[in-house]
Amino acid sequence: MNYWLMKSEPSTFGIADLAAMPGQSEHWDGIRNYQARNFMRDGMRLGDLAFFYHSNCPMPGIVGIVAIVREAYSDFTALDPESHYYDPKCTSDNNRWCMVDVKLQQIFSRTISLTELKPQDALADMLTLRKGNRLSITPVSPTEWAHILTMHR
DNA sequence: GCCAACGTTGGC
DNA sequence: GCCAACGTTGGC
Repeated sequence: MNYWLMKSEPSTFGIADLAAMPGQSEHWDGIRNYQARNFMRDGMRLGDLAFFYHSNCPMPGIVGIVAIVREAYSDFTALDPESHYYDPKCTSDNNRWCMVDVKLQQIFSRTISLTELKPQDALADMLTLRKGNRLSITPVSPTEWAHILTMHR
């Protein structure tokens, strides 16, 4: 069982949007970074849990938890010329991008903000908190996961 | 809106 | 294989 952190811009797709989906489940499309893709494709397994992180917004931070309910498969938005995530180098036979399906588990009663996360000694090694890190999917250690869970109560 | 940090592209 | 130019991310 692995833990992750997945970023999304609430103006594009926030946790409230996920809550509004049928079954509170949706595919996580648009990953166009190889490192993030590799984490998703090679690391994410059914039943893994991930923090839902709101980025590029007034209060960036962790807003809830999702579960991985389908492992990596072809990200069809890469093949759709109408899509914002269209990648002309991809074909249905050779699509380098993939996505997973996530399902909402919990919405926190408040945002655990980035400013709150940063000074935590227990999170000093957390990938997302490193300066300049822009990866939209990163692993979270069990220790970090447990520590963050204590923070929202 | 600014800009630092980083990834990708493409000429050579 | 190098690296300059460019594009994107995301905090502030």
